[in-house]
Amino acid sequence: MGRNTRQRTAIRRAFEHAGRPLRPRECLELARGEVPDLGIATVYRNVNALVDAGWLRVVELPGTPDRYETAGRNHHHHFHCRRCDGVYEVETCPGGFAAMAPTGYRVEDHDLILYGVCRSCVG
Amino acid sequence: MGRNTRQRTAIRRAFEHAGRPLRPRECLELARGEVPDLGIATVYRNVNALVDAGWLRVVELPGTPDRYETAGRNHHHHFHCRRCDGVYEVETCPGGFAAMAPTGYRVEDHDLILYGVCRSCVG
DNA sequence: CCTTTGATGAGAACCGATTATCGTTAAAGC
DNA sequence: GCTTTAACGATAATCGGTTCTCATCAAAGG
Repeated sequence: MGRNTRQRTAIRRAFEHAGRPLRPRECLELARGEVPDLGIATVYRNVNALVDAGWLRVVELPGTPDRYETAGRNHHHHFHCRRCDGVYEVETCPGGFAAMAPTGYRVEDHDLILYGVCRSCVG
Repeated sequence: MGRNTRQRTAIRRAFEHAGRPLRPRECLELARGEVPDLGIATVYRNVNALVDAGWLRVVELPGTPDRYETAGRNHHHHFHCRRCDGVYEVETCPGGFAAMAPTGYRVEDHDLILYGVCRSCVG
């Protein structure tokens, strides 16, 4: 998928190092540690390219713009911190949601989001 | 909360009759059955007023603009149809989500969204 | 029925997020 | 190194959703 620029490397590293879903703006700030004059347009361009390439996955949460996380991991959910607005991975999933829908509905998938205060904000 | 206009009545009836969360545009189309030249600005004005008055509740779902549903009902979740984009209420909730978060995280609330095909789309 | 004034409708303005433009920069192959 | 051209950075443009503006309309009380 094209050239290996310093920028793309820094963007990839930002996601790998963060270990949680990032918004383009968050990714920009993290990646600027490596490439100080990185532009937001480049982040959008690369994030889209990395999604197309299957390296990133879109994380949609209620009431906020899209976040992105590295792809290829197991089924999981997310915790959304009300204090810092950060999103973290939650590895467990109770499952068994298909039975919840009214009869006649075909359940194909589900999303589960926990809200509260993350460890660093609880302090 | 102000005057009882034909418009506000039609908007309220749209939510009551629909029995599911509506987007402003959906509400507009339904309420136009009663007030044909209803304007979208009036829908937004009244929806906001009804939310402030506690008569409507905001329903935020991933990847789509806000929907609204009549307030004061029990804890429940939603089913999002991939075919018609409609959202329906799901009355059951397994509960016990607080234990899912990593240690140190304080869970205060949760959202659960089922995705698939609704009864009318399954046909 | 008349008056007052809050509500409405149409469309302009706004908003934050994302995408497109375009001159410049720097990977990558020779 | 030199050349080619994909990628970059800055910023303008766009986008869908929502709010604002203002002249007009119609609730509600007298």
